Amino acid sequence: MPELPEVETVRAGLNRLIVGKRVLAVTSDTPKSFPNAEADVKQFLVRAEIIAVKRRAKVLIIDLSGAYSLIIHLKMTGQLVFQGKGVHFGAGHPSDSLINPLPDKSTRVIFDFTDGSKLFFNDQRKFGWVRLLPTIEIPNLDFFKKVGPEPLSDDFTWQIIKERLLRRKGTNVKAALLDQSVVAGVGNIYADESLWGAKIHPTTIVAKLTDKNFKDLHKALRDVLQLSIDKGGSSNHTYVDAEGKKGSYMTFANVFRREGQPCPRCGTIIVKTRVAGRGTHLCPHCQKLT
DNA sequence: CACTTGACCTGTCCGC
DNA sequence: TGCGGACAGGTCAAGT
Repeated sequence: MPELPEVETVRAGLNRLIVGKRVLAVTSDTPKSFPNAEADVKQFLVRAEIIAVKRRAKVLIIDLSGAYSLIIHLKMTGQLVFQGKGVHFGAGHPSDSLINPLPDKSTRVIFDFTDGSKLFFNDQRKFGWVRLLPTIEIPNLDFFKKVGPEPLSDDFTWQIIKERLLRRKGTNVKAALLDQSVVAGVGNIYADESLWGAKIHPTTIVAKLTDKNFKDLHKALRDVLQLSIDKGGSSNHTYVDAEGKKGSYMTFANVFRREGQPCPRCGTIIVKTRVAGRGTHLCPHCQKLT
């Protein structure tokens, strides 16, 4: 599921909903989704206060009092759903809200707060995880040492996306975009959407891209990520935000999961292929292989 | 070394 | 209706 816009939407929601709360108890399916030893959870997580909720790439970082942090990766089907006062289950928009009561069979971790509210980590496919570690150790994790720049940061220029992509100059541009060490946070949806926006065929070898391609891709990627954040992310079936609500970006998608439909730009029928081992959507007229 | 493929899991959908 | 296989928004380890 979650790529940069979805994780950012969850982050913003949690930052609003759980900062200042104190952890009362934690139950989990340890070690699968939460591999820390029970003793460490008891010592460094129980009784800790939530200080801030941050994001780097597709990873959530929840800083706790006591110089520890929770690191959470939602992978394909992870959810973080808060329930407590001020957030009414299914309220307002029944069709946009989580229908099943929590916990359900996908619930892997439950955080109980001292005010009676709860945070559920659900993950159907069990690829995601929660880890507790000293805040100071986060930058030393292999993932954070090698992860690329944030594409929405002010200093992310077209020259930077060019330089980063050229680290994978022998491969196709879609595989390079999906590589988290090249650029942070891009996944299958926004790779396809941004390549369509920049009129670049996904199998184009990076070394063959022109400066115009890099400029167009830089703009298309930032535009599509920002639009999706504004729409609360993309929801297929498993993604929901911290209040259990779905995002609406898929309504605005131009090619992703729109095979058989006309390209919004030229009317040519969108096709689905396989690139870099992933389902890939493109307009065969707008995105010519050069 | 650079790049590609398989594995991790569960659930759903599609063809026979 | 049942069954097998492909596929699903991500990332590693292992393979070529």
